[in-house]
Amino acid sequence: MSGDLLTLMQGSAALSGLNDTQRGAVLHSEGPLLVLAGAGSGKTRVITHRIAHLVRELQVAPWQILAVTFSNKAASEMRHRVGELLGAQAADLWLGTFHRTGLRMLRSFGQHGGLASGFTIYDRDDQKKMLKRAMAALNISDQRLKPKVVANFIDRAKNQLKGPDAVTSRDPTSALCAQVYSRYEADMKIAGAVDFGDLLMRPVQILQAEPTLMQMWSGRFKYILVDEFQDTNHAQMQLLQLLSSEHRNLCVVGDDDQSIYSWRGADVSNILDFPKRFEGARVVKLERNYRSTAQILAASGAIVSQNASRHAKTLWTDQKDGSPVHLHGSNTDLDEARWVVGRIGEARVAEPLSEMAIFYRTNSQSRVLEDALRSARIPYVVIGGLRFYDRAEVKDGLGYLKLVVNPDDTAAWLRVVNTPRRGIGKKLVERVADFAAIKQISMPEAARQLSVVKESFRGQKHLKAFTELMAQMRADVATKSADTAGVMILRHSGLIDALSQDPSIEAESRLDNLNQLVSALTDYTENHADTSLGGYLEQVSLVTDIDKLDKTVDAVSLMTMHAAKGLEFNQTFVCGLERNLMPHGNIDDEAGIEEERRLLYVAMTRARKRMYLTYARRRQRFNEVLTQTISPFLAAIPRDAMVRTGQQHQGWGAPVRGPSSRKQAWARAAQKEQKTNPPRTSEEVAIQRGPVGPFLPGSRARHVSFGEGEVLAREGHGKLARVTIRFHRVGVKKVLARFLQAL
DNA sequence: AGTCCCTTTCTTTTT
DNA sequence: GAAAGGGACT
Ligand SMILES: Nc1ncnc2c1ncn2[C@@H]1O[C@H](COP(=O)(O)OP(=O)(O)OP(=O)(O)O)[C@@H](O)[C@H]1O
Repeated sequence: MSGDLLTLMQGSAALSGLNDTQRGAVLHSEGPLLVLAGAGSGKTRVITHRIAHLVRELQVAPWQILAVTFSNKAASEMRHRVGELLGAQAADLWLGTFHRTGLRMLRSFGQHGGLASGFTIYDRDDQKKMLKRAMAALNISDQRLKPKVVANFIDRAKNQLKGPDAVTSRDPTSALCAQVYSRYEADMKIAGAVDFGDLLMRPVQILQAEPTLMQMWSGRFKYILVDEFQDTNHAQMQLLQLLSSEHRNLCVVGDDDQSIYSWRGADVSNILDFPKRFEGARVVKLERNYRSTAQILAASGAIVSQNASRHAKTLWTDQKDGSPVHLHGSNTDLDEARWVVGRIGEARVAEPLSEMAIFYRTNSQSRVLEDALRSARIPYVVIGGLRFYDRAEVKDGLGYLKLVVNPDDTAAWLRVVNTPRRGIGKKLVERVADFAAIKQISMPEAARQLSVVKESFRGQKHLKAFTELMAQMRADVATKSADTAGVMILRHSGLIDALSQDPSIEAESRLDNLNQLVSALTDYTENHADTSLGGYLEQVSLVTDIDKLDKTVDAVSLMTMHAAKGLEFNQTFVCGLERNLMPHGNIDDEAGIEEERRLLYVAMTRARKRMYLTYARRRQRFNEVLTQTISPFLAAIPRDAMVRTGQQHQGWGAPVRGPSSRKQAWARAAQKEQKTNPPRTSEEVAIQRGPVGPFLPGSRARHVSFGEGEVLAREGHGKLARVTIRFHRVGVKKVLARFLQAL
């Protein structure tokens, strides 16, 4: 095929599969553009096609285009889609989350803001460690002021572009927070670390302070495109304004009805006031929904219409022949889970499991659902919740890697200095902390200096041994790639030895997780140009769990309603629709209630064909049983769009903000009785406990629900590896290693 | 001084 | 149902 013809075909591909309004947005040439439209109206498609159009037709270099998504998963999906339209050129786009974009900028010019060149990114956990230290140094009790509260305070400040000196402290608590904030920033600098908020605030601050940099970056991107714009915060908005100030080609896309992150600093007025802020902005509204049936649209639209402060919006579909939304009430959360799993069991005959998803308000709700799915032997993936990288032993392992890469990483030092036990307890750590504070140095550096001071003290030998261990590791792996370095470090850390000697069951699975960490390192080294340990750690600190979502694997997806944003499935189950859970019980103002409605709206608009809404009369939480009533939101759903089954208890139509009903652990015993699941087969137990096989092509394996087959291929490692198998009964399928047993 | 074990607390959502 | 914190034990 000639190059011209190929170009022509790909060029028209950028405009095909769009309606006239979408095409108008794609073709829009210069100046700011806002696409404001409801769920499933093809906003994301506009972005993808617009990028293709810019490169193909307007000959814009891919590296002059910045596209921002809300998750890494959304970014890789978009890169894939754009790749289909553009080919290899898609690789040169600046495409990622705001945080990744900010990081890329800081790696390029962070030293202008006084950042160490190899700075480390701290997660919430590291951040809390630093805050506790800072508070201890300031003599602020962590009972009086919870580190979590301070962390939120600092995060909000950074999202508002406010450094420690800029925060206003009206009440005593925020005054204390501000005090801790200052100290924390100093400690972070010494540790050579930044937090998530810094990835947004610092680039803006540096650009504003450095005219030469500003001049470079304000014209660096000819075109900027932003998805899910309704959930951007002030810092992100400011960054966009700086980066688009020369060319003014800023295209943002979003739906104010889907703004669900105000608690994280997102400001819906960014989208609502966009035309005011960017004079001459063109506004495009998409009104046709391509995703869902009329019933799903009617039900979800009815919910969000209840919001008094809502801006009305049209959304229509011609898919009028769908099934009604199915609302089902159960006695207990266990019954609810079993009912959902029952429906999935029926549906899987006609639908792949990967086209089904279960949504819930809080991560803790996943447990009963997981149990029920396991009993029914239905493969599933939980997105979010406890990430692999959040597991204690994995964090320990990573801690060693981090401390090798950044010798001043105080949070990592605190994590691993006495894991495994090496006689460096609280008192010794305090001593190091005091010394570090006096000398204005990091804790690892303080430990190094203390370990060789003349006047000896109790434990100095231990400190010296640890310091030397780390120095040795650093020297050993200096030039090694991430996988080799990782294996060496983990081996010398003593973590593996300690776990091997521990006879408990948990130790075994912890060891397994460390092995998976090694696999992840290998995976990384094989698939990235930058094979350094630092590169790996950077990647880890920014990945989210949503990356686990892989529709080619045959498994049901479980996730929170928040994580569901932007996704779509043929069938969805929205669970736990009860007062105090949806809307959540901690919410006490009308704005909060409206955000909960929007959250439910987001969850309900994910389904293409069928949607189930469920609730339970009793729900276990910690060790008490709550008596629940149906979510007051549901009364808004038109009767003709819905069928109801199961428990029809009172509460229907009750006011949205009512009292909570809770009973202490009255029927704990009875509940226990019910909680005992049907006995598992020995086979299933074997599969859950047994070693995860290597599943090499040609070997044989048995799957929980598909039976035996021959392995054709494998991607990834460990329990989360995706294995393609030709099953005797059901043919070729891609499944998770977690549900497989090697034969 | 360090470790072990028991109690308490957490759960709203996350880049 | 886990992880962190507090108190007793070595
Ligand atoms: N012009 C079109 N013709 C047919 N299908 C379309 C068209 N535009 C989009 N779609 C399909 O409609 C669905 C929703 O599109 P998309 O994800 O772009 O919507 P969205 O507005 O970003 O949704 P949300 O706000 O809910 O995330 C997708 O399955 C997409 O393939």
